[in-house]
Amino acid sequence: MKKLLKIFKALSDKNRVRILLMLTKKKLCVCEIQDILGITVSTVSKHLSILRDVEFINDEKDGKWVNYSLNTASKDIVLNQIMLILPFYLNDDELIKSDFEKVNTVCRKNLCNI
Amino acid sequence: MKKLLKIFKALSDKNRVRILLMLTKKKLCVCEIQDILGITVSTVSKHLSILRDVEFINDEKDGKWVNYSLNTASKDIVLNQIMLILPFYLNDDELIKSDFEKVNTVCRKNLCNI
DNA sequence: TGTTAATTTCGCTATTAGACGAAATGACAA
DNA sequence: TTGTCATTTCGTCTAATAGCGAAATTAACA
Repeated sequence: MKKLLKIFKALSDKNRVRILLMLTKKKLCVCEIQDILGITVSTVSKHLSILRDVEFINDEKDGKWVNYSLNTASKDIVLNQIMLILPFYLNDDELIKSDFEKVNTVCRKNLCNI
Repeated sequence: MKKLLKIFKALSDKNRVRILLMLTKKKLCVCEIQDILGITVSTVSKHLSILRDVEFINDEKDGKWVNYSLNTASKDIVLNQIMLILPFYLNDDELIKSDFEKVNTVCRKNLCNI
């Protein structure tokens, strides 16, 4: 029950749902997600830790970046069903479509002054 | 998106999940649900209005009582999938099993001094 | 019509959650 | 090793939410 409630709480925030949908397109680092959501890095990091806590996403070190990706190996039935339904449900959402466009053009190299 | 977030918010409270599971067994009035949850009637009523708002449940007048039941006619894919998954997921939860026993023995006639 | 009983709404309090900026951490590069 | 940059953690503020009791509402019935 506790786990289930954590899953639903994780899903009950707009920015966290947006992050999950973005990650269906490709792996992203914190600063890329921040650029798309338009909120501070610390807040993004908090959201990511909540999503990671319920095993919706995985993190993976890549130099000084941390890449986040969907956890596609979960055995949790709720997690899996929801990740099947979400894209279907939000296909036509204007905000999500706009996020998808940004995901395609977001460039870590421009964001971070390398 | 707004609707989806409302659905997940509705599901992110323990007592509301308990109510949904109880209603898989039979229709219940507010005072019966109150007796099982052990919280005040006004709080139960609030939870029910939240569940009704996202169309998880229906209300139906029956004399001076209001019977609440699951809405099995929803076309919302998230709602339907979740109601399929919930019982499966919480089958073995001790609290839910205890609620189920109480649902079987709860008696409106004893609760309300008729 | 007036009373009683079930339910809902209202006002309040305590806790939780999201947001921010600043400070701390960790990893690469000079 | 020292500096830089991405990320995380911490402290604080504000908004939202679950809980309660009391008042309002609604429906049956005397």
